[in-house]
Amino acid sequence: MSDFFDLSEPETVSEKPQDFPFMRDLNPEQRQAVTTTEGPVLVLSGAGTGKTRVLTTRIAYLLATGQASPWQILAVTFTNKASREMKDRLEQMIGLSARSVNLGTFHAFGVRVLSRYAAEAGLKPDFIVLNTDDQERLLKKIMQENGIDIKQYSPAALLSIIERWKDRGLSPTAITKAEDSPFCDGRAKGFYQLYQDRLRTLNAVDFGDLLLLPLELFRTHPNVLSAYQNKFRYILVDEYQDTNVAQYLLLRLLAHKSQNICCVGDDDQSIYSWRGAEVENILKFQEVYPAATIIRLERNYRSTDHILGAASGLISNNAGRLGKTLKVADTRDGFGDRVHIEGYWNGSEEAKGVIEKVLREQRQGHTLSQMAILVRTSAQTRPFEEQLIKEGIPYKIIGGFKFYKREEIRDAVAYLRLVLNTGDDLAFLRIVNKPRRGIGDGAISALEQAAKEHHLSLFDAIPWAELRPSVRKTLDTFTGLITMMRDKTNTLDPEPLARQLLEDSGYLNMWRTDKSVEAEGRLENIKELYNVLGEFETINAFIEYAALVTDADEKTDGDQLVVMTLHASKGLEFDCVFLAGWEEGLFPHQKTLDESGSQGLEEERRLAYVGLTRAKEKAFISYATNRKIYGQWENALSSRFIDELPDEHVQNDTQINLGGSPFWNKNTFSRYDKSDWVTQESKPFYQPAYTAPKSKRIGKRVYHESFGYGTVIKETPNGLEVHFDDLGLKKVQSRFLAEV
DNA sequence: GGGTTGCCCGTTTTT
DNA sequence: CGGGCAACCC
Repeated sequence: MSDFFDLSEPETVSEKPQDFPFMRDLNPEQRQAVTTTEGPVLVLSGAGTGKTRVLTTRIAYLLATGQASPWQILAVTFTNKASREMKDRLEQMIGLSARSVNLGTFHAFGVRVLSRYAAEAGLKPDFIVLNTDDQERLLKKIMQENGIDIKQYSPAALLSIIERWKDRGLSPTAITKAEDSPFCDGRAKGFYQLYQDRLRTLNAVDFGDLLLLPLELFRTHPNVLSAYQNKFRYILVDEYQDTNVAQYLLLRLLAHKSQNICCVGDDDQSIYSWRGAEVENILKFQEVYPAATIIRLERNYRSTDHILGAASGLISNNAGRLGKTLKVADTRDGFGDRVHIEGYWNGSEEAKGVIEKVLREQRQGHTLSQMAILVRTSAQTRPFEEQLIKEGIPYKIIGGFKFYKREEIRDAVAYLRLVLNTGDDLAFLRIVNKPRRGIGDGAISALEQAAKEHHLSLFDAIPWAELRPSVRKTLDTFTGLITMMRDKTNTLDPEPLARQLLEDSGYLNMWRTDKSVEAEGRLENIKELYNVLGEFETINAFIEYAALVTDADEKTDGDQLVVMTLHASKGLEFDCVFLAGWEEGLFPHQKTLDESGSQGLEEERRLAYVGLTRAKEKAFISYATNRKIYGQWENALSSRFIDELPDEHVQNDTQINLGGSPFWNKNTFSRYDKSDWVTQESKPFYQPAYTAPKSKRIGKRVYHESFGYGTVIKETPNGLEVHFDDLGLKKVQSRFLAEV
């Protein structure tokens, strides 16, 4: 593709970096960030200042100048999406050799290290990665075995304590008194140890282990560390403000020899402290790497003057920033709309109003995929989804109900996991009695006993266990099927294998005969899973993927409007952004304020900043004074963040009297002292008449891949009821239908 | 061992 | 309000 790889003499190019073809479009600061290849570099990169471009160009530059071969470069990101994007962009620039660059998420890197040095890390190479569900289940069991009342102390709480320890690179033995937690009368540390022991017995790791175990491996095996130090001559880190202590330590070890580490980040976009991220990492970079070059990228290429002004004004309310001033690259002063603000009576009015605006923008030429609705909590997506269904607008909810967290998907994955590895006790327990095979607690404890005695997994312990003849018989059939499928893994592709496995095990029939409303949707989801499986060559590859994907990684297809959380929106950009639910208590979220006080407030404010800076042309902020929470009407004041936006960059579009003074530029009646709040009766003081817009879908002809042609009869929040020509009435999710 | 009932709690954000 | 789950019954 490009010929600069063929240059065998590095110095021919490195002497004249300006000639490097991708450098032309960069501004001087970006150029400096690309060409300062030696020594530690911190790039403070504000929103929309082209950091991905800098990272990819820097990699291309390192390769083009012959300073490194692709495999000598390590580039880490936080999300699969970010790494995919970087990989794509890099491939566009330099062609296929992009694939040899070690580019991926921190966690994927951890998986690779642990697979390569499994024995040294105390694992077998086919270890499994646990999901949150498995983790909580394990902890619950440990707690109950130790006589803890899990109503009093929740496994989820213990899990988060353990995760925070792991985030800080602490193994159970490393926890000092100062680090200890009072949870469960101080027994948390002991449970952590038990939990780790269980994981090792199961040959399993959790997310935290993917960082913690490599860290320990590097510390205890200097030869391994040194191999990696020699291998990775250049390290690049995206979203450095989101790194936790474990990641910081890993990077420090890896970069120790070469010192060629380039971290890109923005302290104003640090929104993951609750997950263990330490903004400190970015703040103390220079302390840790005294030779560091610090480069600031402040020219924003994304947003209009008004949007940037509003965002900058907002974030200036935070103390302790590294202080960047974003400047618009587009110097047309005052170009574009001010940030729009509109208040509504309640959540569904808000959804209706926002979607009206979406449609207006669409008529003015913006495609749905160039717009996004951003919310603070995933529960807020509901009213929007209902409205979108009513209006017949194609949409995609990211982070709503999570595909890989659904029961049927987890079951199907557990079946595959067991076929792949009969030692996977968690998978075994999940599906051994699904569908019902008459395997109950009695049989399970017999298996557990035999497993303990013979040091086998539950599955492999079946022949040794004392079982009733009927149970023995069903289990023999079950093991027969799993073993047979295992033998087929080499000859059969994942998709047909899964089809046969789920069919022959009776799993599909379980849902087919289930008469609940969701059953059909579940079967649809399994079909969707087949589609995903079709893209993998081995089950192993799929399982690894399924363990590490998140909903933020989901792709949209076609022209869809996305609805997602503010957290999930980081790194993305849209022409028009709709920021909903800007109310005290919801945003900033009360829980954050209660738990983390002013620190928490600042993080919420950064989240607002992230949201605003996603917008290229227009931003619409909205709030609802009444909202139904847990089936109860609650009222709220507009968010203090609205007040913090500079007057000259906002415009209030509120059309109704929300009970404050009728004339207000912003929300002049908002108050923050909770003691001041007027407690109202738990219902809205005004509820507008409900007028459903006539659906655009009813009566439409549609096509479904398996059911054929049909006509839409009815719409429900869960999907559509369609009368199929051949099969009659069925409930299906709209995403499986095509309009004809 | 399987099914039903009734209670409790949740909604912060995710690799 | 609704899902998950423990306790209770067949």
